[in-house]
Amino acid sequence: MLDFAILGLLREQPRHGYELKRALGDLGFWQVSFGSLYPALRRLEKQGFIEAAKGEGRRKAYRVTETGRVRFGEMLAESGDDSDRDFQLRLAFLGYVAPESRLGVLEDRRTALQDRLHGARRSFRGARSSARNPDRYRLALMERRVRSTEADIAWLDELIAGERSATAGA
Amino acid sequence: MLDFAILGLLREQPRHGYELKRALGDLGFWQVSFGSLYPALRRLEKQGFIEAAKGEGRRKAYRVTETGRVRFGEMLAESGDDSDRDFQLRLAFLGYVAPESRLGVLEDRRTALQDRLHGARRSFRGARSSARNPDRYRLALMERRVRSTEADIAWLDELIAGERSATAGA
DNA sequence: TATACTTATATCGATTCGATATACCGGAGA
DNA sequence: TCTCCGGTATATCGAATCGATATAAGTATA
Repeated sequence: MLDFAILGLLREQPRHGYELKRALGDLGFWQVSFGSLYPALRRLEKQGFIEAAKGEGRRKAYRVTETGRVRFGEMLAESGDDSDRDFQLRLAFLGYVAPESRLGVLEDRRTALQDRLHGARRSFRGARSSARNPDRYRLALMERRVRSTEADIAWLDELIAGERSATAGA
Repeated sequence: MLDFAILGLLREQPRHGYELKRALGDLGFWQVSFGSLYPALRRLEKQGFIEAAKGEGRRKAYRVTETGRVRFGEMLAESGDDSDRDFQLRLAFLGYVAPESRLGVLEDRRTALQDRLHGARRSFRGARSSARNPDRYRLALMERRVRSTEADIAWLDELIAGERSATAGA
């Protein structure tokens, strides 16, 4: 997934390592470490997906190659992300997905969140009405999970609505 | 942190590996893998913090030793968790923290979230009013971050209020 | 009886993390 | 001017964690 993120960010403009870390961190959901980033850059370079152009001073600016662009497209098309981070990453690059496929990505995510919500509610209700009285802090954690999933679905629904009207308007 | 979680869960009752995975997963914020869990169990056993009692069939039930209990207490007292998972884990075991110290843990978390909120709002406002119009999906991600942080603070405030009244009532 | 799912422990390679090392650069203040 | 400090920048190390896979026993079901 880091490879995917790097390819996506470099697609927009050439960047060096430090800048990539900043750009990825700015997306808000992943503070990647240098211990992940630099090995990933060398990995991608060895595979021929990115190439280093000499930058100013110590900097090594990287850019995507044509095969890298293709690889990014493949990764974008591969579905099946259940983790939150994977979805957010995919969303950050949803602009590169064909417009007619975008709604499907969002709806798949909605289904996954709906499932999560059911599970979270079941746990919460189960714990709340349990014979052995559960720890108040664990109960709070379960409630948080329910609420944040609900909020996430609401947020996603706005995004879906926006997507539909954008598609209709086009 | 996995070590901490294991010690905390085993403190309540002896459990075998598979059961620990389930119990940890049931907390809702960490689906730990066997590739992390089993090495961790052996690590903890080698250090003398847990010991295996023979369970039924293939099962190897583990329980905390006395040194393990002490170790757990130390880890509980060590502060300085910025990651979400670390906080949730600590909260799951807050019942083991001395009542007079609990409020401090919650308030530290509140400060961290408040900082995060300011950062998230700055990014969001900055991107929204930027000259180069930002991708609508990235904007949505930023808005999500603002909202979910706000919701988290609201949830935490309820927990803090509950904590205060509990302390006052005692 | 065959099939398939759940329980249960375990290991492998690859990825990722957190800490640390190194060094250059620019600004603030003595 | 000198010195210290924080930000920039690349890099590496060991340890933790993940995801996939192997194995095998029990249990339900058709």
